[in-house]
Amino acid sequence: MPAHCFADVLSEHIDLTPAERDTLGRLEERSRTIKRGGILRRSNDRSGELFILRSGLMMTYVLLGDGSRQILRFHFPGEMLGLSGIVYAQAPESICAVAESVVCPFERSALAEVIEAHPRLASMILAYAQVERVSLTDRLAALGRTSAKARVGALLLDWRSRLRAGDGSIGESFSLALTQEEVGDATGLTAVHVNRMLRQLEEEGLIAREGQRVTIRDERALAAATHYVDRYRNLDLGWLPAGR
Amino acid sequence: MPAHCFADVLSEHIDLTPAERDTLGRLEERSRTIKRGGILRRSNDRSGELFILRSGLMMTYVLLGDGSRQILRFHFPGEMLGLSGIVYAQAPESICAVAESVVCPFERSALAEVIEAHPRLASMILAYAQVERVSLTDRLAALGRTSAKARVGALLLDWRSRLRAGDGSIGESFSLALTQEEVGDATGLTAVHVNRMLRQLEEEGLIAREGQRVTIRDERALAAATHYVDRYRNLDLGWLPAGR
DNA sequence: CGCACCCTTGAATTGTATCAAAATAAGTGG
DNA sequence: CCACTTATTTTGATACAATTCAAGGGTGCG
Repeated sequence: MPAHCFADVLSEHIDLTPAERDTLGRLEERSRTIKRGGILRRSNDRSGELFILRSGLMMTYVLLGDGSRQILRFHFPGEMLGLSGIVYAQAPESICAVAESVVCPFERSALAEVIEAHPRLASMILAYAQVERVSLTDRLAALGRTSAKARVGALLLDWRSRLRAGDGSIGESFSLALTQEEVGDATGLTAVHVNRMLRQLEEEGLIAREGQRVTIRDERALAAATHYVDRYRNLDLGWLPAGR
Repeated sequence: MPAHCFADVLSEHIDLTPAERDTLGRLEERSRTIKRGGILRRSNDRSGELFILRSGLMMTYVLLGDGSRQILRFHFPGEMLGLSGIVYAQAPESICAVAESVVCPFERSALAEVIEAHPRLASMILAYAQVERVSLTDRLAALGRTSAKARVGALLLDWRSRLRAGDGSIGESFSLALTQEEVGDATGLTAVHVNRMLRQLEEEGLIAREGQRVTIRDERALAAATHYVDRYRNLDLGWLPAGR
């Protein structure tokens, strides 16, 4: 019994037709569980498959020659993974599970069929890719032009926004299920420095911490200090073609 | 008389049908010239339009609160600009001309029509967006995890690859039509430090310079030092649906 | 209980930014 | 075409942010 995770995410923005919903459901017919730390795909693996993340938490990253790692993106349930691989025979990025996860693998050809049969879904997929792109460029700007403290703060705000997108009841407090090393690899810092920045944010009263739990104590100030913009809200999809 | 810049770029990878070519040509019916330094679109402007860059050189960037600038991408002729704006009412990024340029503006609705009428073109546009995405993540990794020298070196290699894509006759030597400040804003460095890095690369015999002209003198060593990967080659588009 | 893994803290080092100024090149108007 | 102004490149001295190295203390887990 396939779920409709991806369809559910898209439904938050447009009303899907039954045919569209059905087509998307077919991408989730198979499923696969990956344990915490498990690798779904290594860079340079054959990249024929794509995935829908049904549950858990995953991340995409690259390893550089000297062994250092740059985390490119964290993935939350309902996202499509591995889209960047569609243009290369070998995957440009690695994907692994940050927490135990379930993914639904499907072939590139299935994506082509969706695009062919449903122009509106094709447009939505393109649109979602743009949201991710803008989110990436925000991080690019953060790495290039903002301080360590701002980058860590922005990551916290981003996590809260994205957790909230999946669960509207999440308020100022949430669980940051990442090690400080992972935060460092995402923000371009060392784990040691991440620790100091978290402490500083705490001392300044912008956040509070207890174990994994983080509380945003002064959202206004934190947003100002980090230049954070929530890119998952206020989408403008009025131009989409009609659904079939 | 509309040109077919965008169609020409896509033609390097697949054989377009006459109908596809014609449809793409309609995106280039109007045109507009922008002088060096001219701004095509400011961030937070209404972002209803997209563009095909017919000639010249443009760049996309963001300005941060403190006035610093992060250049997100340089754009060469044949590229589609402003795609990231399709999901937001207000543009997330600014676009300006690095050299005098000609662009062809078109509406989002025209993009929707292309997607609706030609699934293969929709797939190609999505695929191209992925190439750009991977190129962005390469830079994200460079900013997060590589040295100043490596970032500057990678920018040089990237420029050469992209110039060569437009003009196969370009060899080891090319004109880098950027100020050192622009290089700095693209690589997350100060202009002063870019200068020192260029000088160092020169002293080490990896490159030579005279005025704007740069020559790659030891490509092997430069590629190794920068982890550069050319993402514009070896695309795998065998999965595309049939053309209409 | 013992072994990993993670967090925390300190001291020393290094890469890059900042500030300042001279030298060179590129525009611009007369 | 020259004189003037304005950008850009180059160089040096200094300051600082973040890394590196090192070690102690938690915490969960087999």
